[in-house]
Amino acid sequence: MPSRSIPRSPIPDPLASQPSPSFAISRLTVAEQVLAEIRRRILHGEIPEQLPLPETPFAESLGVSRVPVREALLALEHEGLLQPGPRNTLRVRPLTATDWRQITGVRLRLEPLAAELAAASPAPNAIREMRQNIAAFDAAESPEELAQLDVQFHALLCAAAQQPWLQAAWTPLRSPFEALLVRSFRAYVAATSLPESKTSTADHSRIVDAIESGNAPLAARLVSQHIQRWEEWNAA
Amino acid sequence: MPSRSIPRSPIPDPLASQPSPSFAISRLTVAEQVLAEIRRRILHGEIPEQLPLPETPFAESLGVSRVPVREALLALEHEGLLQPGPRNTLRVRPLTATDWRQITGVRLRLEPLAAELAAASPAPNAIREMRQNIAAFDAAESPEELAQLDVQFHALLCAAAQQPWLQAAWTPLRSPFEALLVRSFRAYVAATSLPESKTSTADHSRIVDAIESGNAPLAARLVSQHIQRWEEWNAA
DNA sequence: ACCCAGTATTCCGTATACAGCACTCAAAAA
DNA sequence: TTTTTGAGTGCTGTATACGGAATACTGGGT
Repeated sequence: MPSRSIPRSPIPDPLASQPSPSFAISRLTVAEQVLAEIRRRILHGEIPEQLPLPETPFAESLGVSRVPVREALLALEHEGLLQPGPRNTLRVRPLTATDWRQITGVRLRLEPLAAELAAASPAPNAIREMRQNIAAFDAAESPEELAQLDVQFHALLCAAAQQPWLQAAWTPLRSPFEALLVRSFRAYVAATSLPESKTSTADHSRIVDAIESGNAPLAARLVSQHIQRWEEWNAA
Repeated sequence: MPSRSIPRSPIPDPLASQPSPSFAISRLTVAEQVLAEIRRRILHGEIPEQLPLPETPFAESLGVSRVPVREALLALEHEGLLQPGPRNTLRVRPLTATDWRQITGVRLRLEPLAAELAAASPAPNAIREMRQNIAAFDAAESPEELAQLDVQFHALLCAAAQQPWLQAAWTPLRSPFEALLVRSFRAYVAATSLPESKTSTADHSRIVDAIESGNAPLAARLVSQHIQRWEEWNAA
């Protein structure tokens, strides 16, 4: 659900407990909040696959009407996290190792191109945002955070290329990729010590350096290698 | 709006005049019909760019409620045919030569990959459907038909690869590409004689032949050349 | 003439209402 | 026992209703 502008805040929240740091009023649509919540649950694996997701009970359990829920479910279907099931139902899309491989295959075509273009003429704040992302990744601890920031880095890379259609092509891969990445990080964090799960940081830094220096071929090559490295250890 | 299953037909249509060849009942949602109609208007250039598209008058003019219209407009935004405008409005997205170039750039990364994969293991009916498409293209006359069938060919190519995520990445380019292609075909058909505007047919046939024979590198190369050839004359 | 308050209008986001389909299950018919 | 039928239930698709926000309009003041 692409948020257009700022509607009113339709949630009373009589306490409004938080003093709202730096006065950042949320002004989020109910539909947007519902979308974020359901997406979070799916990404975190809290909803079993193949369970029908009827909008009526969902709306009741969330305390809102069916309309925003319907909108959110439709958006999640577009995102690739839900798929139509047998009897006119929506279900969580099962994601397997095959999906991982295919997503990687497409990313290997798109992201090196993004790196090239970004090196040629990066978007205004792209470099800074990517460095901030790397710092946040370094500070993150939970697998969910790590996955979210890792995906965000690659999204920033695509945004840096300043090519709306390249971004449009990459975007459908984003959420499913994040869902798979959450599982990877969980397995990795459980198996190894936390710092080791951050080898991405070095790769990411080198990529940003190459882009900043305008070395397009190097940037593309580094991105390609980075994606392939992940692919390898995920296969193991 | 991804059509899930078959709801009832909510349109009385008391006559049902057509004897419905081979008894193919339509059973399309109101929302789906609205979506198809608005999409057609946009692709045919019947809606001026930058004109706000409020759902309320739209619904009244179409004789349906706002709900299906809202759903359709949201879907069209996802498709890339609409974009958010100044005062919380949706407008037809202006598409320029720059968009054409960028879309081509992404297609050059995705479609050769699709050709490779299709040549390696094509989807069951893919070859037949592509040949049918070529025949239909040969028989088509209007620029709108030609554009629709040309885009469909490339969509079938991506589908033939049997890689959902490759298709997911390609899909966001589809409608904007078709919108641009309609203009191209109109200009081309106006400038030259109709048969000449069908040089694509030969290219398409060779691509299908290469896929059928399992020659992946050739298929990829042909697709790449085909896309670049179009790019060149469109630039002229 | 311009500016500005206050009102009217328009449209969106959300809730609620309603009809129709699809499935469930139990009782009736074979 | 197996099959059929009918009521009952749950969910969807669509329409309508309502409150709030933003814009457009109008009239009085300077």
